[in-house]
Amino acid sequence: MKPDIPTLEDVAKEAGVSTATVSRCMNAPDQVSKNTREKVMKIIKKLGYTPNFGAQALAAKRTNTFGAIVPTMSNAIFAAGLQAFQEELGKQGATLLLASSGYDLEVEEKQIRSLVSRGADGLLLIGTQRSREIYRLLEDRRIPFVIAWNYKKHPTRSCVGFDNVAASYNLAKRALDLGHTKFAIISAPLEHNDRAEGRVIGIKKALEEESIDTGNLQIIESNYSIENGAESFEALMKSKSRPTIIMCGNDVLAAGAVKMAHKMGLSVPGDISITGFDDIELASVIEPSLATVHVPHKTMGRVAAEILLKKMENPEYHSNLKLDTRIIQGQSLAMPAKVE
Amino acid sequence: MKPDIPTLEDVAKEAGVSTATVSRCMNAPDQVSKNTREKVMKIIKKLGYTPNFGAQALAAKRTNTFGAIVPTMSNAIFAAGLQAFQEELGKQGATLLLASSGYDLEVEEKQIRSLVSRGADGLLLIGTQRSREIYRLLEDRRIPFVIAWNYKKHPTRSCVGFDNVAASYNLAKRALDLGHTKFAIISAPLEHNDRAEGRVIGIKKALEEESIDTGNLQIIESNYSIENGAESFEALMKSKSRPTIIMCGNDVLAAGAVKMAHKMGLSVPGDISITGFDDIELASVIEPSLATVHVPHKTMGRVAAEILLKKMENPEYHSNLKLDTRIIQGQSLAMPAKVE
DNA sequence: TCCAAGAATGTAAGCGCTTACATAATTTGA
DNA sequence: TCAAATTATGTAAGCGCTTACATTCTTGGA
Repeated sequence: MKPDIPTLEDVAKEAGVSTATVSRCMNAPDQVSKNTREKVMKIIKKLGYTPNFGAQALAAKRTNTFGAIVPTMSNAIFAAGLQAFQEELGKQGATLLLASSGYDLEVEEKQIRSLVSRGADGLLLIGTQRSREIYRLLEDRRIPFVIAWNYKKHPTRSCVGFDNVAASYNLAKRALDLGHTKFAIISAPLEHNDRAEGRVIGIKKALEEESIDTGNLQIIESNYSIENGAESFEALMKSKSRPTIIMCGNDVLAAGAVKMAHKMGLSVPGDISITGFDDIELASVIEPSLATVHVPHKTMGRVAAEILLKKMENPEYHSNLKLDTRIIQGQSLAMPAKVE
Repeated sequence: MKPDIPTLEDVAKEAGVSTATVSRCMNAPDQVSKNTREKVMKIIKKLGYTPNFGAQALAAKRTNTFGAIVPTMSNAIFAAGLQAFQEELGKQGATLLLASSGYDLEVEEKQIRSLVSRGADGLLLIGTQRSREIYRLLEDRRIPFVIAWNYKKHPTRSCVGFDNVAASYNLAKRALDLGHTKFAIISAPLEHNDRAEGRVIGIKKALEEESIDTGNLQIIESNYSIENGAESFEALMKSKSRPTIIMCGNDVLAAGAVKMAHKMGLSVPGDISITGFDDIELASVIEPSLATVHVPHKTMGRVAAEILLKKMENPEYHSNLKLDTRIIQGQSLAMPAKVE
């Protein structure tokens, strides 16, 4: 005795019509007379019929499904944007398939292939760093995709993001204006992560403009967690040349840094200034409030969906959209203590 | 000029073999001679061939794909468990399809149907509350599913979770032992959420055992966000009969409460005790550290995957697993101030 | 050297659906 | 009232893959 899943044919037989009619009832109801439609619908409900997606995709060559691959789901960074992305797609009756790559390029590649072979009609990707072949795959198959969370002008590819370098540069500039000269950085792992990289570059650029040597600028790369942020902070503060400001690549690391500062009995910003990046909700519960960079997560998600839908209609369409960020002037960033 | 996606047949033709051989190269490599296998694999790479998932699912009647539907992705509650779930599945080469329902039962139902028709081999669901038809659908089709984040003994269905009522009861008991009598609750919306409901029930049970009237116990239902937690806290503290302790249904609401307490110039736990639930990372950055209930997220995710995989092999298999929670004795919970 | 057993490959029948096209039923206008 | 136009339904050819079964090619032992 097998599961015995009802098929189109079962419905057709039971309703005394052809499979074509049943199919039309579901996909083009107005091509069917009200009478038969109601009859068929009743049978569908009675039998608990659900179309077989594989067969449907195979026959119709489209799936009304979009895919998104984010580096991680373990934190709030992508969540808000993704939510907006999904909502926008939902309005069009489309479904979202979500996968996370754990910041691993190979995993991401596998998942892109998986989503593609699953028939995703379009893809949302984070950042620009991936192999040439993957781009070729996507472009050869005319699969619309949009890159988010980073901005990079490109003649054919679409993206919606912000300038990580500039945002970070501005925040560093602010710190310099306050009089800081001894910087340190706690960054997310830089490899294969153009966002993290950009943020570090922005800081360096600002420092170099002020002729501050970045040769021995301390940069700790640290995986995404409060605990790691705390450890990195401790390491930096125990080094011989203590910085007066530690700029973190994201709010989570900054939260860890602040936490450890308290634990070490250091005052923020009295003894040490700390900055974050992303402006996730977490930033708002930290004491003192975190100086960070606000990123338009929701807008990014929504616009990404819009671009994708436009590309569906017109494959030629593309758009490079740079969104604005703004500095959140939290209390964790202030003038350095006087050095006597 | 169409996308011109290579098919099995294209590969077969180019390699001078039959489609069956190519198919075997991918699914049962040891049935093919090394020679042909290598030849075929080269062509596959050259053509950039990717199997068509729909066709594959249609022909093979399995997808090696599992689905999970969580109420929300906007926070860390489900993230850690989901990550573990995915990792465990990944070991078996399976893929995870993720959807979020926004705590809406109808949306969840739609998504279950969507995942089912997409051919999910198994499903991870959160909580027990859903329509009878959905359970029937799943059971009629012999689709293995496992319910997580709540424990409920059941003769045929599988679950892995913890006892929300008992955990909450224990935490309330602790508060009672400290001398609290004036309680208030900030809960997640109770409708269609057996976890939230259980947590409230647990508190009530503890109170009733101490003959504290729960008839006019103040309960504010509040959507999941720090901001909402803060607002609810403010409302409670402005009411005529101030509680000495506010127990929150989750850590995020508790974080909002603590934040607002600071803003209102109230000392925690001096003026008011606050408790959370879930023990997400956020809880660790709050000052004072949050008294909360630790939930074994990762174990839950991992075990859920194990159960599902076992059910795949043996449809009769099922398991009701209750995991332990433990109280995190944070500083946000202490004796109430003396009433003079 | 020859033949049976085993390994490698090919053949072809679906899987459940959509849709172009053909046919049947109904409506319309004069 | 009847042919033409319109609407509703049926027929059947795939979509790209897997796999049972049939066929062909290798082996190795007698």
